[in-house]
Amino acid sequence: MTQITSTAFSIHAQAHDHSVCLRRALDSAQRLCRVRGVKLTTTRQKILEMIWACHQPVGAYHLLDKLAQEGKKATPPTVYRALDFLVTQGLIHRIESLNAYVGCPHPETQHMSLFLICRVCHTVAEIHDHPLFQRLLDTMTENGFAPEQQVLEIHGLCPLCQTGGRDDN
Amino acid sequence: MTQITSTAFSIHAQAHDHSVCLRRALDSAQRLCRVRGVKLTTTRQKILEMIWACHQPVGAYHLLDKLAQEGKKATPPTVYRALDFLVTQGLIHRIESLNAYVGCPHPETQHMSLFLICRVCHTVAEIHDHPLFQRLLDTMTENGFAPEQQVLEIHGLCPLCQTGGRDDN
DNA sequence: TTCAAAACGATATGTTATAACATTTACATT
DNA sequence: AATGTAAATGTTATAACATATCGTTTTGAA
Repeated sequence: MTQITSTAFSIHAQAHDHSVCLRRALDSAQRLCRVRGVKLTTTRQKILEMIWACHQPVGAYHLLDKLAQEGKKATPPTVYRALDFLVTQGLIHRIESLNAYVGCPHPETQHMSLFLICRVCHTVAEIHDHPLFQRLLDTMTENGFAPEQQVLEIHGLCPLCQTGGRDDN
Repeated sequence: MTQITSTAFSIHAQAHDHSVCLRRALDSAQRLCRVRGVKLTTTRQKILEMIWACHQPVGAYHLLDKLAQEGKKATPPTVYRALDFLVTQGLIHRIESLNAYVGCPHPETQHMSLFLICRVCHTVAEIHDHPLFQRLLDTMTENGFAPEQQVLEIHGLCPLCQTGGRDDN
């Protein structure tokens, strides 16, 4: 019923080669942009890479710093424009309650998402629970509300961090 | 099943004397603070009043400006401290996706809330749909996640603004 | 009355985001 | 190759949101 994605806790619990995630995300992005006739420029791809490499929600200014470290000078608008592009194309999600961004593990199709965000290790699980979403939509309909954007973010402790299995960063 | 609060659209649709809401909110706040042994100081009450008077999500700097207009000079920490107090006491809610605050219509008890936020008129409806919330909690349990804070905010069009019954501010 | 905690004030700074406008690039057309 | 033009990027400045720090005042209990 509840479909969780490749960023879900169960996967994180296992050792996994994150470079595989990164490569797959880049491949998807390149393919999708080609198909859609939009350009995955150097800056955009670089920022997408950095977001996937972090494997945690990343803020715009953190990305700016990392670009600077690599000798690529950039200014806030550059980063924000790239982020806007990536969000629009569904390649990343913005976490409103953190002012930060995470990679989307399945950018092929638009979708509603529920994010479970660990306060300790900052892992984000992206959940797709369609019955839950349907119930949400029903509630909105009952209230005559026409939804356009959903912000569904739960902060708490992931399974590992509950058991003391992982320290704060 | 779905309980909506006094800020809900159905109420807004009717003409209603908002000064009544304000007075009731202030009475509640004074009573609750007395009972709890915490102090609703002048600044805190003033800010609570301004939030209720706006009847929309209000940002911290908007409150600062309004204080200045009334000749009451204040600095950001003053406002943020008051906001923290009011949030802690459950007298207001913070809307994460707007960096703004709204009055809570039933501050007596803690509760999970779903906010429906109109893009056009900025009205916020606070929804308490317990079956929906239970479903959410179940989903988190299934994923072994221990929730601590919920951010459930839907942006869209309220009934009035869908029908062209109201212009953008 | 005195003490300690809570609240407040003031300055500075940190953090996130966008406005406004100039320039460059990619690429199709002539 | 020259030109048009739309998309992307660069540049500067600033808006908007939030907190750290530290000193002072208020308040209420011992």
